[in-house]
Amino acid sequence: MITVKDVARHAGVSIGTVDRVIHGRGRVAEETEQRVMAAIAALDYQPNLHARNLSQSKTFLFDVMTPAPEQDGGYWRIPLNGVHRAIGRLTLNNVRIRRRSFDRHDEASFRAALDRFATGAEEPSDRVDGSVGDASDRALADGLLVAPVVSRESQSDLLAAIADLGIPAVSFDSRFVDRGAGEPWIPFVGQDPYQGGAVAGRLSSMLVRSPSGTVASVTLGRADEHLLRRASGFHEFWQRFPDVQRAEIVLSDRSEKEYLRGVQQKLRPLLSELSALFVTNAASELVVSALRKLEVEHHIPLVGYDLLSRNIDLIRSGDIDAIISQKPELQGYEAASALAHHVVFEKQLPDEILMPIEIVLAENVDSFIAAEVT
Amino acid sequence: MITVKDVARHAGVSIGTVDRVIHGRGRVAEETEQRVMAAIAALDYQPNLHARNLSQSKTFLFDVMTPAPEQDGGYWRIPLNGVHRAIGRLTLNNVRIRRRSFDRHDEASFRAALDRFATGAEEPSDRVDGSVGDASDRALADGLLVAPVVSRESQSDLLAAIADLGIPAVSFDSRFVDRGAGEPWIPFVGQDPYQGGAVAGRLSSMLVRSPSGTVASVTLGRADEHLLRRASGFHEFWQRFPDVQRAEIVLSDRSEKEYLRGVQQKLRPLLSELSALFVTNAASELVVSALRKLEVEHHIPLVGYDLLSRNIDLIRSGDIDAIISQKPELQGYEAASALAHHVVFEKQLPDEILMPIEIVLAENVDSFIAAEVT
DNA sequence: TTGAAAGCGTTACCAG
DNA sequence: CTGGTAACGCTTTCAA
Repeated sequence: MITVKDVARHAGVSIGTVDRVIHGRGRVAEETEQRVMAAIAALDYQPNLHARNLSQSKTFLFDVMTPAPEQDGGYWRIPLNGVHRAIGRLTLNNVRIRRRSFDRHDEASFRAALDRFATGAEEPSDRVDGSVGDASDRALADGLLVAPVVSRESQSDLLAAIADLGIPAVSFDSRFVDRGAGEPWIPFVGQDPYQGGAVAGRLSSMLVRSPSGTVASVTLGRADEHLLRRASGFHEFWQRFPDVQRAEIVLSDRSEKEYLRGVQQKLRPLLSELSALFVTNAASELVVSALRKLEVEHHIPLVGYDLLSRNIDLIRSGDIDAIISQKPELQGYEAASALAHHVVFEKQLPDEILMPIEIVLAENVDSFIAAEVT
Repeated sequence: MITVKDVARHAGVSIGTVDRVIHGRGRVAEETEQRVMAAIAALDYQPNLHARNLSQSKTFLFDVMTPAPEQDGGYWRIPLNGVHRAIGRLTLNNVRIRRRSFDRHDEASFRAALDRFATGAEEPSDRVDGSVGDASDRALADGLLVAPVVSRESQSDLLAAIADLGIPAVSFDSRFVDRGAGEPWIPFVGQDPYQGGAVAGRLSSMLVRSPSGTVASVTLGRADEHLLRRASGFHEFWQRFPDVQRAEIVLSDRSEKEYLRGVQQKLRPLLSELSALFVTNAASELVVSALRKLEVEHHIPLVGYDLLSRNIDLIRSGDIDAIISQKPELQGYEAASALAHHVVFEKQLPDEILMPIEIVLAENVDSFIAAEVT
């Protein structure tokens, strides 16, 4: 292994000078710099990043900003697991994770979380035991992982804060809405929603005996860009079948019971014709319940999204035929891995990391659950 | 961050003593040991593994033993990429990878590779430039990654060598054949082949209009345990349909041309009845060619295995309907990651790491290719 | 049985 | 502008 010492000897200078050349800090004579650079190239010197880290003895703090882990059926716990697994794998015990939760259905709660991020305040929920909290609890983060599932305006404010504080960030789950230049560039880790919808279309077409009747997409809950893109991927797929009617059902801002009633209402007139359903988010269960209430006697092919435990049950029981997973655990893992490499090792951030679009059937569902636990 | 120094101070001893307690080497007074252990527990001390590594300034050598990268359509390059990606991610610049290739169709070549592994000899192919090779080229490996796709007897010899030399090993792609106690336990990274076959069954059933006629599995090339298990998963799936006939086609040890002719011969009598095909390995292309030669006018649903470039083309063109991927890149990544954690950081090896059974259709094939490059 | 000191590869600081 | 030295957290060696 080649070290700074080797480089220094080879260039006939001290290691201090080599360090200065490597980091471009401090003044170095033109001619000396050339010699050092030549030595680095000749020996193919690769710095030992762990030694570098050690000598700086800095500890890093990453904020992870998502809806509360309980929301969306416990969905947000999953990427967080991935984050911890990534840091554990890298054996970075100088990185601390600080979770910053907000209520997905309440923009004010997001603004509050944003404010805590921007001021370095500690999270209220983390202090349940009434203890006092040391200095590190009131510190700006060295990096941010965020699922920006909020309004366009809130996104703007977050971007402004990120740019203002100069904190490196990675987004996951859904993208920041596209906007003009001037905004900071934030890498994205996640899935192409349109393509996910297309896969749902294809799967439903495989599940249908003969292409006819009506196919419908169902979106229950906040209909963000992401979910609407999934729906359009689905509908565009089916456009190629001229004999097939398409219906798009979207319901927002209701209680569980109201959703259930609403879906029944929307589905009833379609029932005689309905040949396939695509639920664009994790709400398949509500649709299955609605179909039961409507006493549909034949099975209607159903493709859902997200591998949550209640969906796993439904696919095992045969109520759902296929699920598309966006690999939330891997999203957290990759996002944290990228951010850590950037912040701790000064590597470049990638532009985006796309998750594969995973298809889950009753026959391979176990293989995914095993993998998720790793 | 808690360090040995903190522990030493808390226990009122020197850091040397703390180290002795941690590693159980050297004699320490009973009472002192208690105090140190108490301090470790009280402070929740976590050793800095990178500092440990640095102080030991040891460099590790991993042998990666697979069929030659060119074999099986370039398949073996893929896990090797994963291996390098894992080491890169962990930023372990004190780990060197040494590839040891053998010819999959020639047991003697495997024995030669095994011999090089056991003696620490360098690989002949690595010395094409005629240079001499330094001491490190003749060194026993500190760890082994191996795809044991060889006969039961060769596997036994490898296991004996591993046990004899006491070198930690991880297998991937396919398992060592089960055997009695006494053999060393080698973790496995890969996929459950039986379940993969079941998924192929399910997919083909979705692609068939009405379950009738004959479904066939096709295995071309060395029919190891692994491939036969895939075939049985497929056939067991179809058993539940009493009206469907099942056929199993297996051809080994021929040239490409002979395979092509052989498949035609086997398929011709089935053609009128044939409703679906499952190719258990990457050889789908040969089957597609055979179907073309046989001038089948209607499309026969075809499920294949392994996401190699020629299969990617076939799924894009619609000649193959679905591919099951065993995630070879991830296998290499996970196997190397596990081995590195064990050898470098002295973590326990997991019993097995199972890959998810991935389903690839024309609509999501791009999402997998993007992921593979990461 | 214990402590002190050197060294791993790097950075930071201070003198010259 | 440059070199020397201490320090990071840990292991190893040598004295005591």
